[in-house]
Amino acid sequence: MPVARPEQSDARIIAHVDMDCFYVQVEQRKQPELRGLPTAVVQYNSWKGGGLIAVSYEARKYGVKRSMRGDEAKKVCPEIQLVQVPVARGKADLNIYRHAGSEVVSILARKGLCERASIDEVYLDLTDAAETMLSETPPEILEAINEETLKSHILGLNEDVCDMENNVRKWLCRTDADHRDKLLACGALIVAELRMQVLKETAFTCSAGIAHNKMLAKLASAMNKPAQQTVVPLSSVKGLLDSFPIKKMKQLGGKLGSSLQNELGVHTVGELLQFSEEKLQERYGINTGTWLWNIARGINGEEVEGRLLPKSHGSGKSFPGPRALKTIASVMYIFMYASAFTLPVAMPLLAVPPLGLDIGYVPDMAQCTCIDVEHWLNELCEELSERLQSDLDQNKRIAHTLTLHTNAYKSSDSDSNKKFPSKSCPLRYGTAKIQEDALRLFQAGLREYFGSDRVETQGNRNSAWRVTAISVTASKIVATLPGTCSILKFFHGQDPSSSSSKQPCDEIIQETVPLSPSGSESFSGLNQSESQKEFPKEETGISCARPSFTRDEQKKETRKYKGTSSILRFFHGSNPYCSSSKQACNEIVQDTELPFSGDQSRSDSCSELNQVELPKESPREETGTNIVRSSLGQDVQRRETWNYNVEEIDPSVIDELPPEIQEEVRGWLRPLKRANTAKRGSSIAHYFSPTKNK
DNA sequence: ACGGCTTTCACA
DNA sequence: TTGTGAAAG
Repeated sequence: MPVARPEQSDARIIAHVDMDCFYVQVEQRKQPELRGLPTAVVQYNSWKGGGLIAVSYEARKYGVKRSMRGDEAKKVCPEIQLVQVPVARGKADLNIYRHAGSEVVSILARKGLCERASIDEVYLDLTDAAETMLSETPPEILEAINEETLKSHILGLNEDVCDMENNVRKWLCRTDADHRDKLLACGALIVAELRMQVLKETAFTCSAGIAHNKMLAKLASAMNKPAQQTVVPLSSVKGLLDSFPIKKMKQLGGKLGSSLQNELGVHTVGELLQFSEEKLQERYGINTGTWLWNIARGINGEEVEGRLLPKSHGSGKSFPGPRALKTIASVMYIFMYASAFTLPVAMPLLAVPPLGLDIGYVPDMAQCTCIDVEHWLNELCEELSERLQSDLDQNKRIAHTLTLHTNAYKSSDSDSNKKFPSKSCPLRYGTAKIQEDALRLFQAGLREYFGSDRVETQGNRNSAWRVTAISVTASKIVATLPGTCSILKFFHGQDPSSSSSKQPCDEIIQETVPLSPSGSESFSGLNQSESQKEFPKEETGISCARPSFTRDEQKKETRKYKGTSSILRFFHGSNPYCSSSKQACNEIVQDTELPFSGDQSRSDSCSELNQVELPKESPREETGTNIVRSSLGQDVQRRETWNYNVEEIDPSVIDELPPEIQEEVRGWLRPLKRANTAKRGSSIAHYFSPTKNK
């Protein structure tokens, strides 16, 4: 369920950038002869021509839609070019698209705060960039405005006039405009620039929406596709939302939206306005109720998170219908066939092994898993492991949790469809370990189900389980290498990846991320390819946990900042231990991602350390204990977490720090100021007739 | 006997 | 904390 966030400011400049039929573009870049042709990307060509997952705009004209089968698409558009998704290990392999997505992100992240929302979408907070532009080079002093900006759609501006571009130019350059409109104009210029840069460097086109919040930006980016951008001035918001179909709003495309339609008779966002906040809250809960009330008024406080990398990696596959994987019965069959093939055929169907059979190493039925399940589990784990390794190599991030999802049904009762508990455990690196753990998780789930099965169907043991989908996911990913950016640069000289003076870095890393209980392992240098040697592909039992953090937004007032390693040392002199927080990790992510980004963007990221979120720790956690888990699984309690009250930092001290560090510390302080002026119920609300005053 | 495969988020 | 379900692309 969506949740309301207090609005920080209603004068933010937010952009949503959406790649046009992204997978198609990726394939067309690979095969330029496909450019301009009706094209679709399809996976699993074997059954009915495979399923379409992306459709070019040329093909859409023929009525080709995502979710059609290849055969259907051919029917409505015989000349359509169907390109298959690459296959690896017997399953779709989306890596090339992920990589292409990263290319785009690395460009879009150059201006302002950037959040990777999906493989082909990002949000940008361009408030600072727009403010800067407005004060230094406002649109009206520009002698020329680039073509792409002039092609912008400005909602509320009559698009039927003949010289549209001149009209847009006038709108952009109005000197009597509202401050926020001027900022939007700057936003439009910046986004147009970014989009051109994306096209130039990646050959991909994208569309964008520029507005005062995420919801409106997202809405706008979809209004004019492909390769166009749309601006949402404040004055157009009410008119836009009034007739906007409720189901097309993000978050309302599913059951919640249907409920709004069917139970409240609300079909457009405008129709939501008649319901009081209380009414919405009582029906949909406090959070969702307020969220809905806000949405109706064009208010959306969600902030752009500075995050360029995914929070989890998953690898999964489904086995629909007849391809569902067999378990139990067939396992016994196979096993017995191998060990005692003279037995009657009926025997294998028995779940309980007959006496005298040499199946001693199968003490528990749950350990009998179909070789199919085991096979696919292994394939999925292999892919996952590979991606985890890349993430470690390229971004120095470590995942801490492994989760297995299984869908299965029992052929005996068709109602048991799709029920299987998901299971998770600490993640150990190395393909073999992941495979082993995943199998354990599968067995744990199976066993849990067997318990009830035994009760339900005592006599009837031969009901086979059919697995219809399996996926393995790695989550709780945290960045190691706190401070690759400014701090590292400070210690290292100019090049953060140089290994010239690695001594201080070793210290930082060891102090922050104990790689092994013994502490004997360490990075020997920061050279990215070098450091991976410290993680032997199969053997690393990397395990280290960080202090827990709360996601509770309400705790912002605590104003405490858990110190991040090296910086703390500047304040503390000597620092035995300290642990980094979630916030620290996020900013590191911004820095270390994107191998292709050159020095320019790297230093840009560094200067954007003010992207650090506000600290959200609750007081309770201030003296939390950090648990370090050894590879043997014992939990070792260690070290206190260090906290720092940002307000206690004497500003004059900052000036004495090295410039790079100064920048970072100021970054901590800057957002705090803004947060204080946060107000809910923005003036966007003025454009509506509120049913109540807040 | 299907839309596959991901990813994120909120709630219990 | 773990697990579930919704939603999106």
